[in-house]
Amino acid sequence: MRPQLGKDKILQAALSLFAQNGYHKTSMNEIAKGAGVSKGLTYNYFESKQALLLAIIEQASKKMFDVAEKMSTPSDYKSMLKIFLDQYFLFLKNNKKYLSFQLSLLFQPDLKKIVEGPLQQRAERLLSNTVIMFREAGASNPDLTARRFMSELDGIALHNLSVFKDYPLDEMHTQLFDNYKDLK
Amino acid sequence: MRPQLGKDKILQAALSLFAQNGYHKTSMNEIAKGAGVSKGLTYNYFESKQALLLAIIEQASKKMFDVAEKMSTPSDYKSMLKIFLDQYFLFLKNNKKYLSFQLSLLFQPDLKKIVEGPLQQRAERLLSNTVIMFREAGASNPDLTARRFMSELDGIALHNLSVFKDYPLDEMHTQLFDNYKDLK
DNA sequence: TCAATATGACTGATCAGTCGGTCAATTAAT
DNA sequence: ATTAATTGACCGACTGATCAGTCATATTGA
Repeated sequence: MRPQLGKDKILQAALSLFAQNGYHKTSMNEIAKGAGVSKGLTYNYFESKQALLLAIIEQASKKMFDVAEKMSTPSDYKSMLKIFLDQYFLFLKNNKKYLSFQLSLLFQPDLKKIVEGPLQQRAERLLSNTVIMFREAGASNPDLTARRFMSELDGIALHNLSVFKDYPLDEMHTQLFDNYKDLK
Repeated sequence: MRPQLGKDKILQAALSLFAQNGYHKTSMNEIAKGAGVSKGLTYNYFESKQALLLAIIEQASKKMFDVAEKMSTPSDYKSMLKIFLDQYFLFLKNNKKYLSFQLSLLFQPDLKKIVEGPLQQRAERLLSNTVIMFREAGASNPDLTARRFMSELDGIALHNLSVFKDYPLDEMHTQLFDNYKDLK
């Protein structure tokens, strides 16, 4: 059987265009053109535009799970914290467009329905990993500490991605580490 | 001159529909119908759909500035903090749909261009108010403290609005106050 | 009568999704 | 080994629906 050369190209092109111009502003024709294939082929692999979106999210979620696994390599608290923060801020810097796209999905009612399943799963998993980290560090209330930690991280991501100019990302990174390295 | 009964109804209907179904999924026909008015009248008051969106954002920004002013009533730090947090969490509870809508605008490239001006202004203002609060409280680095404080708040808002189920909003509220009432 | 408010049928563009089909490569039958 | 049958990757013109925006016209109040 001939290899499915097109399918992957379509996924890549769609992700790139969705992230750049938004879901609603990207037509299936553009995606096909971007992938160097016909529209028909696109519909041969994906039932609908929404199905294509879901496929993208599931693919990206898998990649992020892999990154999250790196964190859970058992070691002492301070190292885990450092690894986690380094990974998080690195990802933040390298994936601004994709992260914006993902956030846009969560706040558009029609798209939220499609993607909330996989995204929820990913978020809960990340949170529970963080709880474990703080529990091993001997936090008095690891659950709450994890919630606040993740809130602050995601808040930083939000500010960095949205309205604030010249966001001091590196400064926030070092500050966070200093703040959390010795648990109160 | 007859009063512009229609204009306000159009703004209200548009805000409500945008927040409920998203900008792209809301047609000008729906808005007109929702306002009990013809489509032609809508275009009599607003040049385009984008202009209507901008008008909504500017209107809403004014309302939020008023809320922000309440915070800056001069008093002791602990009272200011309490008032600010109470206002913030109250707003969070009462305006979930609108906040989601506003966030969706910031992350859709085509819409971001339209709304980022007013929203940026509002965000910077809120941040600088917070800096003042922490400076008066004698924080060693009020600028950074304010940044982290706002990050955590907006991160909580993000988590509450997006993927997490059964978010413990009230618990976070009291925790934050306890944490910040005596500055480290 | 002048000007503002208001109408809704209409237009042109765009877009998601369809469908009849081509062709190269594999498989099976002779 | 040659050919016939079958598969599925791939194409792009087309359709039906939707939608932003227009305009000729009507209504109403000052």
